[in-house]
Amino acid sequence: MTGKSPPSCPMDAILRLLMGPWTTYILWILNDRGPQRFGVLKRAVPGISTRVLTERLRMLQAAGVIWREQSSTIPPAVTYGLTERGKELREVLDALDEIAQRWQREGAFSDPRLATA
Amino acid sequence: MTGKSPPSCPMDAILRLLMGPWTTYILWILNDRGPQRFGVLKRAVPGISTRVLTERLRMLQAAGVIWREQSSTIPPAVTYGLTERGKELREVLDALDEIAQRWQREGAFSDPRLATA
DNA sequence: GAAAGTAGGCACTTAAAAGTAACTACCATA
DNA sequence: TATGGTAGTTACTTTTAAGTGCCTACTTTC
Repeated sequence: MTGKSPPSCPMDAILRLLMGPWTTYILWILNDRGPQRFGVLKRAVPGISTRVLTERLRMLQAAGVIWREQSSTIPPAVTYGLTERGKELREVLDALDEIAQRWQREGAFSDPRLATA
Repeated sequence: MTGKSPPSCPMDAILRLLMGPWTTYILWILNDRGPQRFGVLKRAVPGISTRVLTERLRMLQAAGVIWREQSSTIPPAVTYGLTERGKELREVLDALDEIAQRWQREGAFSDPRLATA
């Protein structure tokens, strides 16, 4: 389990979905730049591996947060984009980002105990 | 790093803070039941170890999201509660919870690919 | 005829996070 | 005199997730 709280609570499920590294950032990009192809997405998220990117996209797709469209041309082209559900999350993420920026200005994250290990 | 996105972005910092297992659940309880002592909190979060609970509380305190009050009696009594910053998060978490509950009803989390490993 | 480009899958390794258990201090009560 | 209760800390082990590199298929371009 990654987003522990008492299992089988919906909050737990949504946190498990969103909490992995990169996940919200991927959503952020899809929201910001519109639907993107796999390769473009990978280049937009510097440092992520194909393995993790694929895994994240699969989970988001399984939850209906993004769609996946595959053209069977060769070489293949796969495009991902936000569904209605994905757009709902946007508001929450926006609100969180706003708080984060304010807290940053207030120095909330400068305590050494919060260091990146 | 736990909440990856490009480092040094405030969103990354706030995600690193909130994303660990149990973290949002701890905030939830403090919000719901008011300030609580360490032991009570531990019993309210079934399954968490003292080690992790302490670690989470320290991080939240370092970010100014909760306060810590220690009476130097014996045995000691330490109480934790939400600060103003903590209460700000509440709105975001409420919004997220609302979405989570609706998605649950819609079956968003029932895909086998989202299984708890 | 060789190489490149796309969207991954698969196996192996590594590193970070969490679990577990034992130990501290000090007093009050039985 | 032994026991329990509080809020941790520390060391050791295990689990889980992520990193890395290699492999595929098929066509188009050089």
